[in-house]
Amino acid sequence: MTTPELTKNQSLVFHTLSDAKTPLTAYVILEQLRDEGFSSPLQVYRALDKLVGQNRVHRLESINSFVACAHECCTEQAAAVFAICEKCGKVSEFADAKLARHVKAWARSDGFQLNKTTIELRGECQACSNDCYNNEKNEKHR
Amino acid sequence: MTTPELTKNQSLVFHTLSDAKTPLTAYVILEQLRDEGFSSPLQVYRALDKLVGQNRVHRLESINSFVACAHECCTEQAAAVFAICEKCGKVSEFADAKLARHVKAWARSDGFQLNKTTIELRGECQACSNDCYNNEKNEKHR
DNA sequence: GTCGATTGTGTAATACTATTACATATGCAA
DNA sequence: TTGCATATGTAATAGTATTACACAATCGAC
Repeated sequence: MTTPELTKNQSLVFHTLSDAKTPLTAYVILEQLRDEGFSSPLQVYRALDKLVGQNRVHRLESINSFVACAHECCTEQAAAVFAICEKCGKVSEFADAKLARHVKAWARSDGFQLNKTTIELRGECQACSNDCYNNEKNEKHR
Repeated sequence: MTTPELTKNQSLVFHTLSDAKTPLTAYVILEQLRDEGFSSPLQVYRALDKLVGQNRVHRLESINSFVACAHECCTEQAAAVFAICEKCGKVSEFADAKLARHVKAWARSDGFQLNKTTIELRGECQACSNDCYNNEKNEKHR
C-alpha cells in the first residue's frame, strides 16, 4: 500500500493528532490550527477525510473524535479495536486478528459485504482504576 | 432483570422505534411524534436515555441513530453486534457470545474495566447485493 | 395526610458536529 | 495550451445533543 505525500493542511491536521495525548474533535483541531491559518471546519474535515481514507487516522464513532493510528499506518484496517477510557480520555488501539477473522466469517455466512468494522470499548483504563485516591484528578470524559 | 413500566413519552418513543423498518434519528422520532404533543428534542432524548439504559433500545454510534432491540430486550448487552446496510439502511442485530468472551478476556488481561462494547459493521446486506439490477431503487443511506 | 425526595415533563436557548454550495487555485497530462 | 482532477478558502446552513429553569406527578417515611 502506498502512502501518498500529505498536503499542507493534511500534514498540519495529522501532526496535531500525532502530538495529542487523546483523541481530538474536529473543532478542537480547528482551534489548535487557527494560528496556522485555519478558519473553517471544512478545512479540518477535508484533511481528516483523506487521512482516514489512508488509515493514518481513525475516527472514533462513539465520541465523535479522531486519533492518529498507533501502528505507523495499520493495514489490518478491518479489525482495529479501540479501548476508550471514559475517565482520562486516553485510547489504546490494538489489532485483533482473531476477532477480525470471526467478524469476516460471520459476514460471509450472512451474505453481508463488509466495508468497515467499528469496535469501540468504553470503560476505565488500568491507570485510572489504580488512581482510586485521586478520583477528581482528571476531568471526566464522556 | 426487571423491566419497569414505561411512561407515556417513553412508550411513544419505543413504539415509534419498534414500528420502524430502519433505525431512526432522534429528530426523525421527534417529527413523527409532533402529533402526540412532542415539541422539543429533549423529550425524545430523555425517553431514549431511559430506553437505552434498559437495553430496550440500542444506539448506533456510527449513524447517530436508535433502534429497538431485536431480542425482546437483550440481556447479553455486552456483545450485541449490528450489521448496518449502507444501501437500504436496514440493520440486523445479533448477539455473539464467542465475540463477547473474546472482548471480555482482552479487557481483563489489560486491566480495562469494560462498561460498554460497541460493534458495528457497515456494508451491504445480501438483499441489496442481489439487487444489482435495481441500484437506484433505494436511496443511499450513509 | 403531609413532607420531602425522586422522577418525569415542558419550553427555550444554546452548544457541538458536519455538510452543501460556490469560487478560486494548483498541478499534471494530453 | 487546454482540460481535468485535486486542493483550498469562505459563508451559510443542516443535523445532533445538552444546559438551564420551571413545574407536575409519584411514592415512601413520618
